[in-house]
Amino acid sequence: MAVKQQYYSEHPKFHVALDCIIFGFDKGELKLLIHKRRFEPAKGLWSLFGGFLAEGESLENAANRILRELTGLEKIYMEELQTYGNMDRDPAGRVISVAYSALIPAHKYSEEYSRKYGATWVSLKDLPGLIMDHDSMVEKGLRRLKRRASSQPIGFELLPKEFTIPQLQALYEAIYQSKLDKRNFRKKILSMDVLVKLDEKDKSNSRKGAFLYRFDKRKYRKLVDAGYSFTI
Amino acid sequence: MAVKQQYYSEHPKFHVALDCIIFGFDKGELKLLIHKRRFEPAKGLWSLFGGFLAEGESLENAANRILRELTGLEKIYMEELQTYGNMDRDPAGRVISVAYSALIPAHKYSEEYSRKYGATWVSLKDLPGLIMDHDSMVEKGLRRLKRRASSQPIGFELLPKEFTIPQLQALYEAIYQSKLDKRNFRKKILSMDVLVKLDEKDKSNSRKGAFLYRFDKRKYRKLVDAGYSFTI
DNA sequence: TGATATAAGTGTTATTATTACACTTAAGTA
DNA sequence: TACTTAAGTGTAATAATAACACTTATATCA
Repeated sequence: MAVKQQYYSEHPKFHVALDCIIFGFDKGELKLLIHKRRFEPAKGLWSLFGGFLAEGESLENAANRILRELTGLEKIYMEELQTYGNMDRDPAGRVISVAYSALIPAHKYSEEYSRKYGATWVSLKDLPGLIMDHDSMVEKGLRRLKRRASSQPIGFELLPKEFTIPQLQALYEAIYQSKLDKRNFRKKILSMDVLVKLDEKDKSNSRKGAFLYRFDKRKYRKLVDAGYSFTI
Repeated sequence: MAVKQQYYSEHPKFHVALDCIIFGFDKGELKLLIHKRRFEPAKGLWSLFGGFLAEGESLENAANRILRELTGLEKIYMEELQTYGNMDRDPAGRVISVAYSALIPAHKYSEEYSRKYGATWVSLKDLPGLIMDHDSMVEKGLRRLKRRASSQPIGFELLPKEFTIPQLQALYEAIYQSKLDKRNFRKKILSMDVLVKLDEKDKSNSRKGAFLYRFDKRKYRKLVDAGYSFTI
């Protein structure tokens, strides 16, 4: 700290905040986890999960702490999206905010937690307006998600360990926001050879039932290491 | 400011810095513009162009100001890459640094400026070690550049207004770091129908000379707006 | 218990995109 | 005028994508 004073003390300092964009997938829909802001300004309005960077913590740690404090979610892999630093983005003063985002299986976030923390899944189709520049954060996060989904097998980690092909297809359709041909989808996804078919069926969606599959991480790793790039 | 005090004053503030990663393309090679750092700590060591965010300026503006002050470059479109906030990234104290990057035509940066500002183009192949985490910033910037190049016609804006197809191909080869078939390259690039052939030839690279082309921005915009996505 | 409704599952063909590959041409220099 | 060098050109084989409709399994209801 003494050294810091020596070199940099003439420069101004700023509040640094973190905002967490949590996308989830549930019942064939892409959703966003939001809550009503707990502090002024804009208290009570819909907001992403945000808070301030503290002394002695890295940006990643801060984002994870804030998410945990506000939602109870732990061990979520979030990725930095963008840093927002416009002068007027926060009416209460200059705040530089680093936005992080993650896509999680919505089934991981229980009703119980939702009640306890007041965090709510809202379908992207009927998203309310969010405070400050949170809308544009979400928009940017969604753009990246779509781009990602079309080149990485992003979906596998978002479903329960065992899932059906129609479920996986619904996930991709939700991300792309368009319909896919089920024969072509099945062909493509199976040709990657990273799914293991099980003997059981899931009958929650049809009388006939759909066979359950499991994602083979070892094979997946091998493919990726060999430079294979996925495209749906 | 009064309002700011009211709500946020209990939170700590941080130094916020900007670092500029400037890639350039010249003589068939990808290069990086760097200089020897002018202030402590690490004064005199190779570094990206960095400086501190000032009161009353946005991140973008600050990045542009810093680039201008240290290199003389103006009106460069830089894009935010990532924000670095590890505790120990700067030995002189806690600094949150937002990295911006750009790819520019190296011919835009004259010898004269280079002498005046002490900024030097260095081929990526023989890059010296850079201070702090600047190496990983460059690495990340390069990864993004490669990804970009394969899906957007990024190259057009990096060459002089008039350029030849072999020059354009050399640029893509430099970014991908691999050879491309000239017949296939030409076919693909011309099939996009965004280049206008001129009557003159450029004879700087061969006796025969290669026809000059110009990038048709109007057609390009139309294509992009119609949802076309480029792939080389 | 047989009819019905519903989602799962299955192949083939046409079209398009990608890759591989070798000779000719233009023009300056010796 | 022969030589050298990079620019320029076409085709065929292969692979990837897109379009398309019927059958199957099984729970539910008459």
